[in-house]
Amino acid sequence: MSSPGILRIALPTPLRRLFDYLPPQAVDPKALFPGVRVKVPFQSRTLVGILTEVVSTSSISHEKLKPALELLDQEAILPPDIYQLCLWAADYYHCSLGEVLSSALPVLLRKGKPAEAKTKWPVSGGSTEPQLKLNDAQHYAVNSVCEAANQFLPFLLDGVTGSGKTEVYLRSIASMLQAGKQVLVLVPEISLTPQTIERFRARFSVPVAALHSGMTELARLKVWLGARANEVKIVIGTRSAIFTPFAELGLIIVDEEHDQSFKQQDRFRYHARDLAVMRASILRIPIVLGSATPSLESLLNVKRNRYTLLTLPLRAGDAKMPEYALIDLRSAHIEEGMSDPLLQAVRHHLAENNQVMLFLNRRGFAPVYYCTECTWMAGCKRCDTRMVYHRTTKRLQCHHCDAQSAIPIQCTQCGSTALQPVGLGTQRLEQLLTKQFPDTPIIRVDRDSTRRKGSMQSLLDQIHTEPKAILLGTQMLAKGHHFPNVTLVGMVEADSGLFSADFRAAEQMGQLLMQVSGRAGRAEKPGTVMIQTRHPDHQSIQTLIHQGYQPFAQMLLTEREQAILPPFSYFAVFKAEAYTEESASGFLSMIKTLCAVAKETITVLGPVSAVIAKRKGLYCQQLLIKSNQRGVLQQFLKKLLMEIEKQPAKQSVKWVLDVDPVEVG
DNA sequence: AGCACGCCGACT
DNA sequence: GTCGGCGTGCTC
Repeated sequence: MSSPGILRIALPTPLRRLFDYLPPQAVDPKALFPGVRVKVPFQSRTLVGILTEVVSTSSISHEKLKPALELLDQEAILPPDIYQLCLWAADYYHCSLGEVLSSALPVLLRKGKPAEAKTKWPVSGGSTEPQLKLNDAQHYAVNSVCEAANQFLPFLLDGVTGSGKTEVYLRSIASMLQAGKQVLVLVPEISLTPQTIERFRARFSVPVAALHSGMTELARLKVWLGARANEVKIVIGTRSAIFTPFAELGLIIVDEEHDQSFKQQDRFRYHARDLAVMRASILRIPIVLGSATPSLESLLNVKRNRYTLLTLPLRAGDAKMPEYALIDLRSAHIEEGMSDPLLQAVRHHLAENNQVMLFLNRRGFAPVYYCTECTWMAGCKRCDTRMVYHRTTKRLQCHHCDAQSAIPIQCTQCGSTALQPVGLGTQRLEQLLTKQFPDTPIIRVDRDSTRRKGSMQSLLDQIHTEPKAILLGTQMLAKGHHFPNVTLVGMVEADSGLFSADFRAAEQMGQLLMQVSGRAGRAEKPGTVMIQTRHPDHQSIQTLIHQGYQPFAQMLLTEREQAILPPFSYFAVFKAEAYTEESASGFLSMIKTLCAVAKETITVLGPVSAVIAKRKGLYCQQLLIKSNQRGVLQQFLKKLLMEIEKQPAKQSVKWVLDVDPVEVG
């Protein structure tokens, strides 16, 4: 059954295997080499795949082989470093190579459009910003990065807000540009603002392009091609920008490296920060991971001498560290979630013509709608969640599916009309503040108030024009924005991170708290941070506010080490959903049984209900697979998946494997 | 994941 | 009588 030139093709399907095809008619066999896109018939549709190999024999009988329809490229669509990165990622995340390669391409190329587009790249400013003098720490950091040119060297740049982290990025980039190199900057989804791009454009007289989900597909394709052609010199993008091809990539920067939005949460569940390190290693170039609140993963890599730590202390004379105050919610008088001391402080800071910022990580009016007679609560019909009371839309909403309903006036259980919204969301806080401060502009920033296109920008404009105002919002407000007039930051509710099922909750709480604190008191105005808590003596909060993030993080690292939790061990989670709890957990139990052969090196926990036990009518269960060695886990999962796929398919169960999950109950 | 095939309820 | 619901089977 030997025949010359069978095409082994990676297709965008979750099936973890390659598919063999005969060459398309009337195509020179010499034009068929690995890396080109090929259009093929796949059951009843046509797909665009990538040729991985030309082989002489196939395990599929010759009659079953279909000829490919069309050759789409004259050269490999992906440069070798990205192809290699994709091979690694498909292996590490146990995702089909076709799906990985496909997600590395702009959507238009996935659809088979030709890889060409004429673009003129305008150069805007260039060296307009005054060149500030660097302090010693910044100097050292810039020099270290520049000296690492053309070698794989990962740096963790640890610097609080106002320590001049961005200036270190800019100088390092300048040096790379000088050497004829290109630079990739990854930022979290939420912080890629027009201001960020403008800052780079103003500084460099080279084409700078953004890459994010808000752009049209054609615009994204143009940037992708521009970078590949070495026309675009700097790309600033979110997660998926890690797959941008470059002709001369010299440096990767991952800003806010601790941010969870770098982890993709569906299909191909990669972590862009981790892929960035791998890409830098493949290309033998330096990489800078920057954060004021580094992830424990990165801090451990520093401890193990895998990353070089560059610390930027606060610059003397610049913004000072804020003053912290804890408000004990158990003893304070509270109205609608706001304690008297916090309200007084708000009043005081407004009187001084400053802005105040209040954080509450819960949108809507109230998280619970409750019957005071029989304790019934409005729940979502399809999810195991409470319906959230929304005052602006006068409806109940489920935040986990698209369900909405009118607000019932009568309890569905006992018929009573004594129904009440209970608990605090941003809308309720806004209502209280409007009552308390009728003459002060109150600007609410959350997903509901920024849903319309451009509404975020108009809210930000308003914040920058009103000298005194109350800014109120969810963590959307904490990330990526600079509000120089804010002198008081209030964390309305800090406790959710202290006692959570997720082992990363404390780390995230600390990162958010520090991020939020960084918003207070910039330049000449000193800042105050007030934290409302029912646990003012909790060690996490105490360490955080008295000693800062570093000791806090070291404390958490010690805890993780003792409990053998990541980053001291490695996790993967099987997530299953089905119409009954039994079929979801049954499927996972089957996997658990298969795991028994490796009980020396692999620990299995579960199956248990996911944090949201039921979503969109499906019961969600998960099974945690844990090992002390990354390689052991990876090899084991590979064998395990082969076993699972041998089992008769259970169509009623949808399942995924998440390697290095960011949310674990 | 899609998408077709296949066998049972409410409609012009 | 059909239109279409989604259960299950397959993709070179």
